[in-house]
Amino acid sequence: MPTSKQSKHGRAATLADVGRAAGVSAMAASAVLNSARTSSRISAETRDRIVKAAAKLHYRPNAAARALANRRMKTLGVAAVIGESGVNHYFMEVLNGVLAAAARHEQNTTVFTLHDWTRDTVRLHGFCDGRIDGLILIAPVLLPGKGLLPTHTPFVSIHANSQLPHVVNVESDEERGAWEMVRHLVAQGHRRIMHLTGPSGLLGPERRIAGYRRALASARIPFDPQLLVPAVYTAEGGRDALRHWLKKHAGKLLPHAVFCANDSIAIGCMEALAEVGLRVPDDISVAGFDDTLAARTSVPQLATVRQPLPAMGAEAVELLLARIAHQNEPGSVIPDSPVIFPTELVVRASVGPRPVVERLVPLVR
Amino acid sequence: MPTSKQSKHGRAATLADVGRAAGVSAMAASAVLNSARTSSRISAETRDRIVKAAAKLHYRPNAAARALANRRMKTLGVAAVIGESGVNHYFMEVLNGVLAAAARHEQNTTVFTLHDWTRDTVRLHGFCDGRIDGLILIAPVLLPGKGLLPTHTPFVSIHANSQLPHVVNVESDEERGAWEMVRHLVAQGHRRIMHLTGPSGLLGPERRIAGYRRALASARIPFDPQLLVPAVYTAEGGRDALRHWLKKHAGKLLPHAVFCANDSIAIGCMEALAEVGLRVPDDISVAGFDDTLAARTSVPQLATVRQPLPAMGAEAVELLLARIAHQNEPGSVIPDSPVIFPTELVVRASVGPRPVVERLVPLVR
DNA sequence: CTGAAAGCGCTTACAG
DNA sequence: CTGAAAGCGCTTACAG
Repeated sequence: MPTSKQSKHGRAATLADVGRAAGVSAMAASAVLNSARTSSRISAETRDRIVKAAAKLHYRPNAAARALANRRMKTLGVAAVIGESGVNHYFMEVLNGVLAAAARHEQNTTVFTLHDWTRDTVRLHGFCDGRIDGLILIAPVLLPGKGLLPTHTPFVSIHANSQLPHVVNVESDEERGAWEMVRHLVAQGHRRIMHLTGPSGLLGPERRIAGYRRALASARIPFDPQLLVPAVYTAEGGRDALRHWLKKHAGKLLPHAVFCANDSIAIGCMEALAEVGLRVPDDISVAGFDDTLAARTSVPQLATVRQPLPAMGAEAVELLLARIAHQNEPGSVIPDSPVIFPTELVVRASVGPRPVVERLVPLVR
Repeated sequence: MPTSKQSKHGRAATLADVGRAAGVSAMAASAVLNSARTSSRISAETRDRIVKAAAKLHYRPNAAARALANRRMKTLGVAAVIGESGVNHYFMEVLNGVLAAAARHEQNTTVFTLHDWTRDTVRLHGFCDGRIDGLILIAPVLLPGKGLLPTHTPFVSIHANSQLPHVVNVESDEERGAWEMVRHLVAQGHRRIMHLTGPSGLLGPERRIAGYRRALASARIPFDPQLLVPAVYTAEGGRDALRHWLKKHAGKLLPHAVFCANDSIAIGCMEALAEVGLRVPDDISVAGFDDTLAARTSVPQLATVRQPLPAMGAEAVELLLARIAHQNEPGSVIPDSPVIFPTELVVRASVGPRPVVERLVPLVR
């Protein structure tokens, strides 16, 4: 009887099946099983029959059918670029917060991965096809332009690298965070402070540079363009940028400290320093930005500027759900000014006092 | 005219709208826009009209409606436990592979997070409601029992901690990986080798213990139960377990090396050693398992046993898609024997030669 | 308190 | 080569 077995197990039970088994309509079954508010309409005895029938048939509501009828998927999308070369700590911390908050609201989360924001912008439209109710953009790099983002779908961004119309952005006070860290470095006696920045032209890196320069200025340390070095936002990026700089400046005075635009860059920076025998923080201090897991597990542990990444992810979920709900109540207005989280200076062992004797950049081939 | 604007922008265009605009039926529009094989039925001229109309109306197929008609969501689910306390490196590496492979097959990925496998087992059923076509279980801890997993939905597991009926498991040769690492430690002269194991009773930890014991046996090193210490699979777990052990064995002989059941435990172990002033690898060698980012970014870098986690995630996607396709061809058989990846010994600085002089466990309060 | 009808937007046979 | 019909499984008004 493989065929009969097939027909028995081949299809999940529907509301109609449950209704039939309980001797009521599919609609009554729907009211009892899937709808919270109308369930009081059904008599207790009927309810009971329906619930028992559903249990016996292992009834599961079909999400697609429900979404089609409701125009609501109970699913949030997250779009982000994740590099091929392994894990992106920043993304994972944010995602953690998103997943937890979505779960609290009984929302599912679908992750869309992009290779490149500018190249894959069209793919964003493909995501907004009814399978998600709204979309969270993580650190988007989108050039302003009309028709960029689909209408019909609410958006929230985290760390947007440009102003996005009709999109609320969740960000942190990066300028102040950078300022506090550089002020801390100055307080440790450092004066020749390098800044390994992120890719130029993006909002985030610019804000960190602004904080860096403000702190230098208030300490009356002249800004030296030689000490502002751009790097890709990864450990490899930090390592390569610093290696290159050290090679180019061999024999010159070593900076007292390096303030890196994120933790990954700082990790790579420490690798490059270790390669040429420089000790952190004895010979040179290093600081990061983000306070990801990498900062806590590196040796020495990395002084950094904490952004509450999981909390920011969670906030994005809250904002997105508010906007989704708002779609159904036209006329009301919903604010779209950015939500700004405070940063926090995290002092750890990778920053020490300025060395008594000036170091030189080692000569290595 | 806010109302008219509302009705104009308030709803996305449907196939019927496109058909109307192009002067054809919705079905013709469907054939041209959404169906690959029947599109040749339409004349080139009609095609063109339809495509243009769709572009003008910004037509996007509705995923829910399509899923309902097709019984296919083009979405894969991933279920995993992710602790509240930040990021789980193991999960993130696997997820990376899953996301990339799913994207290659134009599948979306929905992440379901559980707090606890045994407590949240019922929630798995809730996920299998037509919104995903199949589900990947990451490191599931499920007690055998009938009715555990929903029928109607194909499953693939990665690192399943128990035998799951009708579920293909993707695993690595953990016993051999552990054996190779301990053999390497022995080759470095170590004889008193501690093993910080994962939670007892699970398949993965048991296999690593088996490899550990086999390597000891072949080196004629007697097994010492005192050196087999269970730990939770996190950095905190490793730190706490080792702290406790060191306190209990103060003044006794220090082990020459610690083989940890995963990288996170090893990181925690190194923290606990650093706290009492023991240097890695000068005083004691430490090795991990997995080769996650933590192993590459720790200082000293962590010797470990690489499991190709992203590749394993990708393989799970391939297996799952095969099983989903297979659902529609009853009668054919699909194998469900596990897929076993090789492990690879990764030698790094955290393992050094056995110290010349025996160390004692420091006395600290 | 309960049911019959219509519809969400798509696709898959079936007719022409 | 093209269209009218029926159906996927659910929900939301509308009748009784």
